[in-house]
Amino acid sequence: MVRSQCCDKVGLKKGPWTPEEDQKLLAYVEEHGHGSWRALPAKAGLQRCGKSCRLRWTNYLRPDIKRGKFSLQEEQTIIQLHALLGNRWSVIATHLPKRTDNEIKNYWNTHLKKRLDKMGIDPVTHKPKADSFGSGSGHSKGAAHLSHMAQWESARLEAEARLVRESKVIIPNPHPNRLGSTASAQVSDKSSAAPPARPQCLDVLKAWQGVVFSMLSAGSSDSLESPTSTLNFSENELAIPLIGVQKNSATTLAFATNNAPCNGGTTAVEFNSGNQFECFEKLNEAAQVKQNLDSSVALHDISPDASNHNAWFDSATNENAPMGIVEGLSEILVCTSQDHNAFFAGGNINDSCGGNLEENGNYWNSLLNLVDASPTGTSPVF
DNA sequence: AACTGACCCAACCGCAATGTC
DNA sequence: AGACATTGCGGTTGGGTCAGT
Repeated sequence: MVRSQCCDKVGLKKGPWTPEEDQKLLAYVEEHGHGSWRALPAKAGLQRCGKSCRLRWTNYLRPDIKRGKFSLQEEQTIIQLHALLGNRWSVIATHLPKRTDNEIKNYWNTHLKKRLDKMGIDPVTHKPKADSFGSGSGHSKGAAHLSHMAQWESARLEAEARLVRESKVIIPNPHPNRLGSTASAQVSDKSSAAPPARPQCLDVLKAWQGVVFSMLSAGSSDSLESPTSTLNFSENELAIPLIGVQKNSATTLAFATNNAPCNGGTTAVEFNSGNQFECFEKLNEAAQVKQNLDSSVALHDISPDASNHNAWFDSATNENAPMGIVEGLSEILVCTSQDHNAFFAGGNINDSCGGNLEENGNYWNSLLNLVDASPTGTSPVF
């Protein structure tokens, strides 16, 4: 394929945008929408390539962009999502309203990455640099469970991000005029429009931390809540839960049996107890999360058979659901690997299961507390 | 005041994915 | 089905700014 030469044409300007150029682009997009970015520069009277215009609009001129310092909450969100998603900035950006992927990426590279690095945490793996966790002969079952959880959350967050990007999500909007800007409303491009209401996916992060806290408080596996979003799989009331879910979970992701606003031939994924749905045209997309889970679990657990495309999976939280990830997590937390892991710096390091419970329980909290304690980069640990 | 190096971030580059004909 | 166009995305760069000497 021959690469587009749009930005290589002689006479096209590169480099920083002038206020005049910004004004031209802004005025044009507000009046006409951008339509084809390739054709836009000529129509708008700009000596720029379409790609440059798109970038400028997306990262700077869009009316729904928030600029300035990142809040503590935003920092936490970035760190947590990065731990789950890696460098998938566009996905992360969908969970940070009004922030662009470029801005988040820059902030990560210039601030957060260095901060974690100084703390002795590998900003790529979010593990301590000298970590032996999950490596060598000591690879524990608990580590595998944790890895599965991360993969599951990663897949789920990506699905939600896609949902946001594609504006497929059906969200009861309590603030129909929230966007306010007619300019943004006129923009036809999905990537340019103001994002819909913030997905509630971050509940999973809260839940993750919350359950850790509650577990530490309760000290009993009987009182476990889901550490992650819940996922129930039941078909025609014949529930074969893939992942056990305890009551009071904060976020649910389920394959619903009914009342989901999807057409036949699609598979609905319900988020947050029915507040949001995404319709997967491809079953394998809906099943993607499954594929990130333990291979020992059969795929048919979540796949409606061909004769029953609308066989939704029950979204109801099941108090009696068997243990799955919850079990895995509790196992990790209650009796995890024997590896001493300095990463869980907030915990009391000892060889007992209880000690490791506390260590693991402080996974996020330790990390975030350290970061929180040093918004200007001066952490107690360095 | 001048120089230097670190830092920051807007913008660019190029690959991949997706759309269109 | 395949070629081409367009868009999305993540990595990288380069120039402006600031702090330290």
